[in-house]
Formats: sequence, structure tokens, C-alpha cells
Amino acid sequence: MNIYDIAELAGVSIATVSRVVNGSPRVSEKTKQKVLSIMEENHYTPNVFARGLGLDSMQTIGIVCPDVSDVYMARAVAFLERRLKEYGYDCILYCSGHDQEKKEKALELIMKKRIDALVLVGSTYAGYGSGDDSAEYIRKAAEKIPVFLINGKIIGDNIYSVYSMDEEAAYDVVSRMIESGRRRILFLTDSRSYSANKKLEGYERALKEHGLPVLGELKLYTRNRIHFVRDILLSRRTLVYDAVFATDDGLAVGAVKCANAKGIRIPEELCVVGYNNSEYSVCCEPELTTVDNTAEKLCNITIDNMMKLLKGEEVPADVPVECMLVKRCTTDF
Amino acid sequence: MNIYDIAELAGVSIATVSRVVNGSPRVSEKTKQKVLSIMEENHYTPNVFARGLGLDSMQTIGIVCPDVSDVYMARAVAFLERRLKEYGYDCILYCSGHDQEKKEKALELIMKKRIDALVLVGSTYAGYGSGDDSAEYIRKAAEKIPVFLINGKIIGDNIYSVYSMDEEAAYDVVSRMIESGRRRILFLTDSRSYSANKKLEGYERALKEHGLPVLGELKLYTRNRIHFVRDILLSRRTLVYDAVFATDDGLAVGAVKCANAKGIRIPEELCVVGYNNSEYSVCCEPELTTVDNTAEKLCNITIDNMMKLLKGEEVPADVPVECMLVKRCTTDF
DNA sequence: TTGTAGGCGTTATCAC
DNA sequence: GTGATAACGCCTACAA
Repeated sequence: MNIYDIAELAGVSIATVSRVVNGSPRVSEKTKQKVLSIMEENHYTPNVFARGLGLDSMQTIGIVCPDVSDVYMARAVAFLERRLKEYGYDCILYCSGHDQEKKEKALELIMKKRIDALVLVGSTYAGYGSGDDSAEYIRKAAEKIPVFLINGKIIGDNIYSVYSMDEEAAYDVVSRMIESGRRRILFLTDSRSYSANKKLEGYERALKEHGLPVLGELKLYTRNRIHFVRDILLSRRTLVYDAVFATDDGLAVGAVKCANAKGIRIPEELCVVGYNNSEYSVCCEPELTTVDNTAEKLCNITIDNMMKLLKGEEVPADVPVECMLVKRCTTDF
Repeated sequence: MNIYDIAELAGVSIATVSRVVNGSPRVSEKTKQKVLSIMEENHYTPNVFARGLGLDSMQTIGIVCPDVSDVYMARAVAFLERRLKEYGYDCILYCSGHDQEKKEKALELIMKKRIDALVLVGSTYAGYGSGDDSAEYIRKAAEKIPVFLINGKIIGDNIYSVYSMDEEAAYDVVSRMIESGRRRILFLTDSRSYSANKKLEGYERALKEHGLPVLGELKLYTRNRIHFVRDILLSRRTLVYDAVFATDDGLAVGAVKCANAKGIRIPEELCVVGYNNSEYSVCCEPELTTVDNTAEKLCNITIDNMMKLLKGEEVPADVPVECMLVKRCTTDF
């Protein structure tokens, strides 16, 4: 059942059917009703491929993230999908992993689908600072379609970054730790991404501004698995700290588990702050104080701006969004 | 840059270019190399819309789940996406919510995309037993393309169900609880889905076969939020139980939190078992014994069977997969 | 207001 | 082995 069949049944030309389908006002009410009823009767659905071919768009947005099974990514994808649907767009999803090579491959593949725009979720797509060319593949994609980064930042044509103000949040948290008497604050992370770096910068700035030394022994890179983190901390007997600032809740829970295992009291002897305000934070015991990076807000802004852009409006290339501290039981400030 | 441009540059016809693109053997090695190099030079990519129009397929599979931000769904989507990619298929993602109306709408929308097949993740798509017509919209979709259910079961033409053996797993867990001396076992769930019903059946069968009564007061339906569950259990002062079997880890964690708040010792005084072997189970304290429903296996089987089916092979319409008990610290058997 | 005809970029079926 | 050419189903000037 195609547009020709409908046209014939309705006794009009395909142009008229097309006009009805696309809600053109240049159709008489009478023929419009006629055509609509025929379409209804025959369950006619325009062929999206044909339409895509003509318009060079299938109203589809590409979403790429390293791994949807990560709770943070999953939430972001859920928010993005919902918002996109509200605008009548669909999304195709790619999980790229974290390897440079795989990420490049993923973008190459998804670009072949002739999507209208691209969203990259997670700061792994942000490059590792200025002057490196690891983000070149993203710029290349941006030559064809607008690229939106969520929680990453790349400066370039047709690239739009919406990210949470992690440096400021980290600075704030660590400052409070220091002001409440902590002196040896462990920086716990699983990544050297843009966002992790920003958190590190905030951490270091807070230390410096409060006259504390920045110590390599108090920065720990590890895998983001609860037991793994717990065990690594348990095994470092010489590592002394009275606070932990983790770049993800999972890591923070690992630190809490370690303290529980050692019989260290939280928050009296150890203060812990996580990141992302995930369900883990209320799952662990005691429940975790954490930074909410307002993922929903980031996602909504991203899609809203994307839609404006696709309509030809101007949108800011750089949107920083404030984080929010959610206090629970692992802090005493 | 389209197939005509390439043909002209290579001094051949578009038919030959098409043959090269599609790896047809009926091209001389010489012209093939010539065409390939021209394509390479010009970064030629065939237009997927045009190809889709001709072949009536864009090698795309639809994935629908109620909510990707749910950890279980997110993991499933990740597994599915990875496997699909291995086969050269892409996926478009829809989150439908749980409302009947929304689910129908989601399927209606995604069907318009002319996907090659459909995966429905989660037992919310399974109907609520035989004789109800709430799954009619799924049968309708199956008239056009094969539909695969993950963790649901609908019997019908062109519908394929891959699901974990939840009845058996539940029976097994509850039996062990009883055999280790538990007498009042709370059944905790957030859903009346196919899979939740199966778990309930297993629970009841175990009680009956061990000569214990099935009590309404020991079945609790609640929202799947840790604090919500904890608070509801705390508020039911008269509710007495010495074991909890929950249909999801989140619920089980709520029960653990309640016990912790009341000072009830786990597993001595209370035995708790969750479901899905999610990260929550190692997050909570004490760590949760849980049933692993082998989501990865379900997903891989689903996609493998789908690919076979799309190639014209026969595949079973019904694949039950065994669960696995993962023992941690909330049980003493 | 409506219809005609060309174009979108492929693939597939013929001939040669 | 290679090349015309007709689908595929829609959109949209342009004509009427």
C-alpha cells in the first residue's frame, strides 16, 4: 500500500495525497477528509526510506556512549530518548567502548546512517586537553552534522558542549572537607577523562588555596568495581587518609566498604563523598553524600538546543551547568 | 558524491560500481581495483536511504524497553546492541514506559521505521496470563516482522520468547529457605508482570510442597525504590517474617535496610534473597545473595536466533534458560 | 485547488 | 564482464 494506491482509491493525484500526509493547507477540506479516510481504512503508512531519500533525513539522532550498562550513561540515554521523542525524533544507539580506535570506528559507522545530529555521552569523548588530536574524529563528524557533547568540551565548528561544572563542585566539596578539619584527602578516580581532570583540578585548587600540599600518594586511579576498590584500599596499609573524594559513586562505595571492613567510623574518622547521585549512594551503608551533576538538565538542554539548531536558530556552543551537593551520612559538614 | 559520480570518474557504469560495492564476483579484478580506489579517494559512502528504499531494509532492529535507566534493562540493551553490531545491524531504541497505552503507541511508532525485527525487553510485554488481549498489539506487530521477547512469553505466530526459568529459581530459593528453618517468608515485588508471576508461582509451590500455608499478608507489592521499601517495611510493625524473597535486588536492599534500622541480624534472624545479581547486591551491607537470571545469555540467544531467522532458518519459539543462585552474605544455606 | 513530471541514490533485471 | 534501464515510494517545483 503506497501513495499511488491511496491516490487511486481516493480519486486524486499522489501530489494531493502527499500534501494531506504532510499537512499542507493547500488542500480543500473535502478532498482532505476523503484522503484521510482512505488512508485510515487501509492503514497507510508513508515509507520512511523513500521520504528519507527525498528529504535526506529520517528524523533520527545518533546517540553514542561508551557503555549503556553504566548507570550514569543509561540514565542519560533515557533522558535523551524521552526528550527526542517529544520532538518526534528517534534515536539510534551505539556503544563505543573507551578505546580510541573503537570510538573512531563507532562514529564512522553511525555517520553512515545519515543521522541528523549526534550526541556523545560522557567525557571520554572530550579529548584530554588542548593540543592533542585525539578528538580529530569528532571534528570530522562535525563537518557533516552538529555534534553535541554531554559532559565533555571540545571547541570547534558545529560542536556544542553541555557539561556540569565539575571543577567548581570538586573545589567546593574538598574545601568543605578541609574546613571541617580533614587534612589528608584521597582523590579516587577511574578515568582520565575531561570531567575527571576537571574534578582533579578542583581538588588541587582547594588544597592549594587552603595551604595544603598536593600529594601523589593521595591520588588513586582504579577500576570502577566496588570490590576491586575495596580490596585495593585494604591492601594499601600504609595509605593514610581522613577523607575520600571519589569521581563516581561506585568508587566511593568501595571506600566505604573498606572502612567498614577495617572498623573505621564514618563520618567521624573518615569522610566520603561520591559523584553522580546514583542509586548506589542510598544503597550503601552508611548512605553516601554525593554530587548530583544534574544529568537530566544536561540532557534536556542538549536536545532543546539541538532542535533549535536544526530549525536554523543559533545556540550557545558552551553551556556549563551547576552541580548540586546531596548530603547524606558519610560527611559531617 | 553518489554512485553516478564514482561511475563517471572510474569510467564505468553505475551497475558496475554497485557490483563492486556489494562484493559481486562478476567484476574483473582490474575494474574492481579501479573503482575501489576511486571510491576510497572520494570517501564515497552509499546512501543508506536509497539502499533501504530498494531493499526495504536498513539493517536495523528495534529495541523497546519500558525504561533504560533501570539497571537490568540497561544491561540487556548493552548486550543486545553489542551482539547486533557484530552482525552488522544497528538498533533504534524506544523507551515505552509501563502503561498499556504508551506501550502500544511505542510499538506503533517504531513499526513505522521499517525495522527488520523487534526486541521487547522485560516481562511487562508478556501479557498477564492467557486469555487477556493486552498483548494484541504485539501480535499485530508480529504480523509484519519477527518479534522477540526477552524474559516474557507470548505464544503466537512470528513471536519468539527467550526467558529465564524464574518459577524454578524461585521454587529453589524458597525451598532452601524452608529447609534451613524459615517459616514466614515474605514475597516482595514491584510488578505483576509475567516474570513476577512466575516467581510468585515458584514461591507458592515451594510453600505448598513443604506443607506451609500461602498467606496474603506475606505478599507485598511496592515501588522499587530502596528508601520506599525500607520505610514501608518499617511502618508495618505487625508484619512478622524471618525471610524475604524479592523479585529485584533493589527491593531486597530495601528489606536489608529495614533490618539494619531495626537492629535485626542478617542472616541469623532474617534471610534475604534478591534477584538479578545487580551491582546493588554487592553495594549493600551485608552483601546480598541473589538470583542471576543470566541476562547476557538471554540477549545473545535472542540475537543469534533472530539472525538465523532473518536468513530464513528455523528457530525455536520458546527458549527457557536456567538461572543461577549467587550466594553472598544474607543467607545461611 | 489539483495534477504532472523530475529527482532523490540505490539495486536488480535484462540485454549485449 | 559490463551497461542500460526500470523499479523502490516519496516530495516538490511548476503548470494548469
